[in-house]
Amino acid sequence: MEYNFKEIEARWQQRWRDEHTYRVGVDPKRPKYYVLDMFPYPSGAGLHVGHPLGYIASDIFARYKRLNGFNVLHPMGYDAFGLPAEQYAIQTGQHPAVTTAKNIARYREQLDKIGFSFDWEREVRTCDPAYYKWTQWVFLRLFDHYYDNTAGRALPIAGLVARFEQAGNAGLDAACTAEMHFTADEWNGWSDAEKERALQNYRLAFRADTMVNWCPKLGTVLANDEVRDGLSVRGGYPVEQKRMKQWLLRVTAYAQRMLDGLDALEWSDSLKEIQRNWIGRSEGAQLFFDIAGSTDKLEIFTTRPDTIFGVTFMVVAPEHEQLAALTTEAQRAEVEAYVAETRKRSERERMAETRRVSGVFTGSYAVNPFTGREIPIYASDYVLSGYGTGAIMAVPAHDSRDWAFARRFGLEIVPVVEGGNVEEASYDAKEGRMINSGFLDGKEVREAIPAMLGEIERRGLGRRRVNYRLRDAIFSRQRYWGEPFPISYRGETAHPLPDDRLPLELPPMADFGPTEQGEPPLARAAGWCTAEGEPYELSTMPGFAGSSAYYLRYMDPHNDTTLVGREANAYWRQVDLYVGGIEHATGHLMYSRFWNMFLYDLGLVCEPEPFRRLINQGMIQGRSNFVYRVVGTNKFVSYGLKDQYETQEIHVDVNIVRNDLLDTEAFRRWMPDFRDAEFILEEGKYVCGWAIEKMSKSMFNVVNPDYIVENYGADTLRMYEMFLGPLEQSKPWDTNGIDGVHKFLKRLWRLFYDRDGRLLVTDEAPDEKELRTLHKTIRKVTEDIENFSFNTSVAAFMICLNELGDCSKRAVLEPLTVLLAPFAPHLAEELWHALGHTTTVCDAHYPVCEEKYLVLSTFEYPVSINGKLRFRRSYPTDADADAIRADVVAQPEAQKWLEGRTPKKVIVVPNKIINIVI
RNA sequence: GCUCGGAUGGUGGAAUAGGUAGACACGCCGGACUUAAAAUCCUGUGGCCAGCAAUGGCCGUACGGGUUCGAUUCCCGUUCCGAGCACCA
Repeated sequence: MEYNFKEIEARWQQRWRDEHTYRVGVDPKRPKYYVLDMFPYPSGAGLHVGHPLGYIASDIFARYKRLNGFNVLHPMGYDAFGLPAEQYAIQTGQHPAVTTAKNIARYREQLDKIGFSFDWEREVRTCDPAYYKWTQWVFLRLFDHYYDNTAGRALPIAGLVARFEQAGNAGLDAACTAEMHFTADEWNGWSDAEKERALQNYRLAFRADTMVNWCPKLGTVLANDEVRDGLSVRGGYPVEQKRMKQWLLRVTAYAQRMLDGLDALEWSDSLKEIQRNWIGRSEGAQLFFDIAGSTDKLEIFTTRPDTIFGVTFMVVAPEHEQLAALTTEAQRAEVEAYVAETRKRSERERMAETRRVSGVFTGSYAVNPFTGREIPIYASDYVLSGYGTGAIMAVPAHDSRDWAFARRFGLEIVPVVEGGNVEEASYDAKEGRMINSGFLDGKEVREAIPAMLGEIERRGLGRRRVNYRLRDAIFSRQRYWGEPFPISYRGETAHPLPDDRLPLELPPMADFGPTEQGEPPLARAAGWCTAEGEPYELSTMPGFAGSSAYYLRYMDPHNDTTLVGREANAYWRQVDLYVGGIEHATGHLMYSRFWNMFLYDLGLVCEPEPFRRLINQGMIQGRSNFVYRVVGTNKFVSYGLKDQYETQEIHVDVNIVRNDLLDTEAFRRWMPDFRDAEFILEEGKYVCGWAIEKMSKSMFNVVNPDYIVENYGADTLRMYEMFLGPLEQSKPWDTNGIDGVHKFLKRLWRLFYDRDGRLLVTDEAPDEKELRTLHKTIRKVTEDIENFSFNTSVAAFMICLNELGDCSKRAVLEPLTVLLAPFAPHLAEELWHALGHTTTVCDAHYPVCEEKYLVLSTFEYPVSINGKLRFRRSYPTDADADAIRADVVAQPEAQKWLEGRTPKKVIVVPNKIINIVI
């Protein structure tokens, strides 16, 4: 009887479903372990062979943990709201709810075939009102809180209102959009609308008029992580800067905590580094420069206060608030022309022309507080309005951008740090001795910085300050397919919906494009207002809203009184292992940490960080195959002979190629054009060329997991995906090697059954060699699972079978079956029952590696003498090193070689090598 | 430009508290079974040289140096590839 994977896999998948094998619940008697995959976005294309890579790895780990006695939470769901679904819907004319449901069904069908141990009863969908009720609920909490820097946590807005009524905002240190100063009297005299405007300055979810990334083609604004190189990540459309009133989340309030929190996480260093860069903390000084002939001051931020003596001009961003005031009448026309020109240029153009130096003199002068000299103030687009204060002090001698600007406009360059030659280039390094710098002269840069900071504060010119590159997250999208905001308006003033009105459901609409006036789609929805007639917010929430707290909802998915119940949260706490792509480093993984920290501040969750350990699986690329058509004919020449002809390279469907050999009949059937194709073969075969490319339909290199499951089975797919290479490395899919793991499973099967289906398993006692092999394998596989080195654990299984030969002894096969269960669950389940068990292999006990079988009675030491002579002898492993040394030297072969000389040293490395040196 | 990874046979990849480089698998060569094919099994497989052969010698982990009895592993420099950040003051 052959290994019939089709029948076995279908049967066990059915049993697991019927018996709820993977259902989990809170069980205080057992330790918990939470294994989570980044839930998929169900796109119309379905899964290709790359998608399940991470799911397989996490499933192996989840099953491994379960075998070791853990109560494992391993859920799955769908990130179903968002732009692509809506774009797809617009293209195909179908409602996104319809296409999304269809795509989910298809995903589920594909996932089910691979044999995952998900508890599907905990499935969540972000577009389900019962789910997004809690997304809206968290938004309302954000709206209702501010971040108090003194307390170091989020606090209720109500407390802030009470404080304002008593004392205004004096002495308040809170995260805010802009500095404000008002007294209790002022506050108490304000109208509700005015009060609300002030509160918006502090709320963690707030509305503000800011520069945003506007994508005209998508008709919506985008967050910074959704834009790359001036183009939208989704679709690749141009993005421009535009001032608009938008909802934002005050992520920046948590910048320092998000930075500090990274240290304790078991994430890869590269991922932590990406987040650190994204947060972009820099320490420096906030400084005020006097403006000549004015009482106004110009505020700047610098990380190089040591170089102030070298400041020879100032630069403000074209969007800077004070620019108009700084501009003199004589310069006004020129400045306005420059600002207008800058505004026309897109972000992308500005980036493409980084080398182009442009700017304009404002006509005003600032005063260098240390040299007392008047220095010109320029406007230039190399200064960004969004970072720091949008104005800089320019030190051309020690900053390459300032240097280029000074050269272009003929400004003075004064070196203040020794090193380099300012005639040729700026000297940017933060080391060297200070010169031309008054009281700093002779100090090293690292001493000069704190000395100058002290002096600045003493003289009241400014103070120490930390700046972050991180921006507040723009939270509204002018789109239909997202969570509606639980917000209505009285005039301009936003009002939160009471909790008992949640969820505010997305109205069903037939036409969900933007209106002709450019308003969001919800403007078309009839009756999109409260019972009192207050209009609802027209924007919807972005894709990351629904994914920011989904891991909490899985803990308690059916709770309709709270996001996550206290008991469930106290038990499951946080995700112990999170597996997903690194592309979410600055998006989802930042937002989730922010939401979780906020919910932690409110006492709603018990862990400050959502994901304790995180593994980034690599991307699976495509491996394309090519055929070579002789130009102008319908003849195709094999790869080895193509240079003899003038050929045209054509992508061919990888599914009709095996081991780079083309199935010529299938090729003729593949496309009508090739029906009469002729082939020029080498040795009777048609060899295809190949290349590594992105997996995509247009390259005909998409391999569907269903196809692999159909032909080799899910267990082979699972093991082969792991065998392909290190999990975290990107690598191309290549079906060529799959026979190797398939053969392994078939060989294992044949240890259990003979040709006629008779069980071969005996109760004979295993010999020492077999036990050694078994225990070596247990140890290796276990170590490798713990280290996420699944490719070598699959290899360990193969080595095990090679060493066992045709051993069909129960005492060996039974533990091996359990060991294999995480990798090949269907086959393991089948074999487990063949051995007479009636309960699922998932509840078996993980085999224990008994070290006594690993300690060999003798051990072979390779011996080298000065790297020349080599021979082998056996020694007891526990013999002490001196005895081994003496023994080695006493050997006739060594003696002959030594010729009476005394060895300088004899090196013994336990279990490894002996080396005699003369 | 800055930061971080990486480079090992025909291919994917093993092996780093420095210790027999190339595990395991694919592919390929040869063989068994078969009318044949598939499937399965056995054998060989880094390169060069010598030998009928068992076997032996030399070279070999991108390149050039260094430390060491010994380096794929550690250090310095170079080249190439990948990723992240980028007028961030």
